[in-house]
Amino acid sequence: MNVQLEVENVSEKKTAILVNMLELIEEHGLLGVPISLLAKKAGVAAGTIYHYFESKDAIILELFNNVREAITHEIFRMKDRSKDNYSERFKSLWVNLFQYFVENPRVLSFMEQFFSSPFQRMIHSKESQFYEDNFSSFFLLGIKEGYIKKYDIHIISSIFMGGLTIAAKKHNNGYHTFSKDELKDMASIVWDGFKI
Amino acid sequence: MNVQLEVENVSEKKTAILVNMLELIEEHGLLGVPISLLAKKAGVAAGTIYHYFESKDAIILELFNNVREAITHEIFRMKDRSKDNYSERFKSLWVNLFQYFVENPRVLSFMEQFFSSPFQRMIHSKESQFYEDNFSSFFLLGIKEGYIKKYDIHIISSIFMGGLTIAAKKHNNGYHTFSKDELKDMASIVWDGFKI
DNA sequence: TGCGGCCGAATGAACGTTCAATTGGAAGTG
DNA sequence: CACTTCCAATTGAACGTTCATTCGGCCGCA
Repeated sequence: MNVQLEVENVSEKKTAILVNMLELIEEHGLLGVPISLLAKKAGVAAGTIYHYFESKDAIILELFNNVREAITHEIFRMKDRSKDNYSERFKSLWVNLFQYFVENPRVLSFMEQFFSSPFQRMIHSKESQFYEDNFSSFFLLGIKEGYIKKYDIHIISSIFMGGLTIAAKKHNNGYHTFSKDELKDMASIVWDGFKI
Repeated sequence: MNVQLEVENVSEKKTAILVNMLELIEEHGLLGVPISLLAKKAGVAAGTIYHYFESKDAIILELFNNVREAITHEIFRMKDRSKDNYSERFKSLWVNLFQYFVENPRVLSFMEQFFSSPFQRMIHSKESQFYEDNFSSFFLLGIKEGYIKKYDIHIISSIFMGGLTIAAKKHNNGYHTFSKDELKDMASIVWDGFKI
């Protein structure tokens, strides 16, 4: 249930700072977490935070990089199930990513806030499109092998991710609980829009 | 190009506060706008802001309500073009709303930040789904008259709005400039996913 | 003269960040 | 092994700044 942010050779305190920052951002907003509160929740002194990070902004930026890697890792894990045909892989990728965001609501909340905030301008445009970087090869394969229509990768990824994130947010906020069947339906709708 | 936030019988100063808040939020983030800066940019004294609003939060909440109404108004305007058939109306609704967000980037930025932030919890769930409130009757009509498949309104609106907002954000941030043809393509993809 | 709109200096709390002091363990020395 | 040296890790009080909010008073119109 918890996001795996730990990296080898990284101190426990640093990890605690990042993990608790992720939690507090969901509760207080990306720009609404005081260092004093983070220090208390992470069980460290304020000074310790500045031993590991240059500034508050640096915490958020590093958190972004870690979360991005965690999602990348998750997606690679999913891709292993390559026995199915393309259509099934497309749809199960959609459903699995939805479920990942439901199991890790703080990750979704953080990413959504990050990409809507001024921080979004602080990363290279290539990095900011990490969603695509991880999916593009899969979509490009689908185009090359004639399974999906030939659209710009931005078009495909926008539609793929858009419905996914909005639905997952609704689910996490309790506005609508999506059933397994509804998820399959949504994945099929997206698929039907692209398939040849 | 500017959002129409003005309401009858509302003082010019109050309008100036709201309009400049909208601009500053795009630049500094939803929680990153100091009252002192807002006062300077709006050309009023800090005390004046507290003459019109109970607190900083109240400004953001009222801004949300105003922007919501502005979008509602815009959508009603679009709906007038009811001479076309359902398929064309569906697609032009999508394209027009995209263009509205491109012409009013601050509105999109504000709404995205608002719905990702803790403020989202401060409004009734019914209100927070204002997107649907405005679209639902159109989608329900499509279902009733047999143009689109019978899905829950949350499913339809998530997919409809999701690709729209992500693409518009990319467009506004300069990551990808969507051409008129590409917009038509995207609207068709969404339509193809729903049509019977 | 009264009053609502408006001002901006004042207030005190909260903030991000710094730093001198302390700890504890690893490495070096005999 | 005992003892010393050293330095990274850690602390939390202190600092200067910035923040949201208040309030006493001024202005212009009725």
